[in-house]
Amino acid sequence: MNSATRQKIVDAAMELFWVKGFQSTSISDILSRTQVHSGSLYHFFPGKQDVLVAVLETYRDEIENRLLAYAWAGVDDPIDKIFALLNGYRIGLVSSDFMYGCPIGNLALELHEPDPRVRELLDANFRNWVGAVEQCLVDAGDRIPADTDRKALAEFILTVMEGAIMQARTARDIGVFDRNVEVLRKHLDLLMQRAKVPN
Amino acid sequence: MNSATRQKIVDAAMELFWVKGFQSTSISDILSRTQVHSGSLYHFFPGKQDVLVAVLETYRDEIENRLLAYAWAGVDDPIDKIFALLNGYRIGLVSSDFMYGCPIGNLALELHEPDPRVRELLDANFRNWVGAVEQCLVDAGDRIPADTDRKALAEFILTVMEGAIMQARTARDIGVFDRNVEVLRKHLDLLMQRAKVPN
DNA sequence: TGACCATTTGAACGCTCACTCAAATATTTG
DNA sequence: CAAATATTTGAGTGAGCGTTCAAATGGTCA
Repeated sequence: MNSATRQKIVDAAMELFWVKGFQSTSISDILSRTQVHSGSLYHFFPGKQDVLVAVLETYRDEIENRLLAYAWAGVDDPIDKIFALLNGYRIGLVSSDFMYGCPIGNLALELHEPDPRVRELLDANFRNWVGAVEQCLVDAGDRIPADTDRKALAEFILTVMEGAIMQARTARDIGVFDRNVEVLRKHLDLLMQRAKVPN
Repeated sequence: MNSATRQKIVDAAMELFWVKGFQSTSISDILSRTQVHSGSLYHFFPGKQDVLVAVLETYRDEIENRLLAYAWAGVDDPIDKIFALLNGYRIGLVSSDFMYGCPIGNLALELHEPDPRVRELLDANFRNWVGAVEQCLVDAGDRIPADTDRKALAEFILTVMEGAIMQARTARDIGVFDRNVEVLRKHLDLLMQRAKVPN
C-alpha cells in the first residue's frame, strides 16, 4: 500500500501545496516533479483531494520528526522551546524570501468549503501544535500563575505565529514578525512576573 | 468611468471573493450574480486580477464607512473600541456559520505569488487597520505605559484577530476565538495595571 | 513456466475557465 | 438632428484542468 511512488507523490505535493497552495498546484505539476504518470497517481489516489488528505495526514503524524525535533534541538527550557518553535518559522520565512509560511494556516484560509475530512485534518494539525505548546506551558510549572489557562494560552501562541506570518509575508518584512514575537514575550514576562509576586 | 455596472461587479466580487476566495470564484459566478454579460465586464476590467484590485481598493478606501462606523457605533472609549472591532468579526463568524472571516486575511494567504499591485493593496489594507487600532492606543494615553510601542501593539492586535478567526473557522467553534480575545484582554489589563503602578 | 495481481504507461476525454470580438444599442455631445 | 463615443450583447475560442482507461509491464508464487 505504501509504495515508493505513493510516497514520492505525497512528498512533492507537500512541497507544492506549501509553496503554491492547493488550487494553484495542478496534478500535472505533481506529475512532472515526480516523473510519475497520471495513471500511477490515480492508481494510489481516487482524486486530487485524496492527495491533500494524505499530505495532511503526514503533517499530523510527523509533527515530532519533521517540526519539533528540528526546532527544539538543544533546547530544554519549556519557555525557550516556545520561542525556538516560533524562530523555526522565522527562519523558514527569511531563508525562503517569504515563500514558506505555515502550510496548515495557508490551507486553512485557502479552502473555504473544505471536504469534511480535510477540515478535520486541518483542525487535528492545529490541535497537535497547540498540544505541544500546551505541554511546554505545563512543564513551566509555577513559573506561570496557577490560574492561567494553559490550553488557551497555547492557542493564543498559535494565533500569534499565524498572524505574524501572515503580516510578514504580506509586507515582505520580517520586522512585523519580530515585533509580534516581542509583544508575546512581554506578555509571558508579565505573567511570569506576576507568578513570582502574586498580587 | 464609475458606472453602475462597474460598481455592481465590484460589489458582487467583494462578496464572492470573501465567501469563496479569489480562485474559486469564476468570472461567470460574477456575471450570473450581477446579470452582466462578459463583454461588459471586460469593458471595465482588463482581466480578473483587475477586478480583485478594484475590490481591494474599495476595502482600503471604505474602511471607515463599511467597517469602523459599524463596529464603533455608540462606543467612545478607545480600549472598548478595540474589543468592539474584534466583536464585529465575531458577529460575522457566528451569524454566517463561520463563512465570513477576514476578507483581507483570506486573500493574503490564498495568493502565494500575487501581482505586485495586489500585494501592496493587501499590505495597505493591513496598515489601515493597524493605523485605526494604533490611534485607539494613542487615545488611551497614559492608561498604557509610556514605553509601550503603540504600533507594535496594534499589529499584535491584528495578529490576534487573524489568528483567532483562522482557528475558529477551522474548528467551527467560536470558543477558541473568545479564548484568544480573553488572553489579549488579559495582556492589556496587565499593561494598564502596570501603567497605574509603575514598577 | 504460467497464472495472477499490482503497477505503469500515456493518449484521450469532457468540461470549465478566462478571455475575445464584431455587431447592436444606448448615451453624450456639438 | 447627426455624429461620435460608451456600453451591452452573447456566441465563440483556445488552453488547461482533473480524470479515465485499455493495454503493457513487472513482480510473486504455485
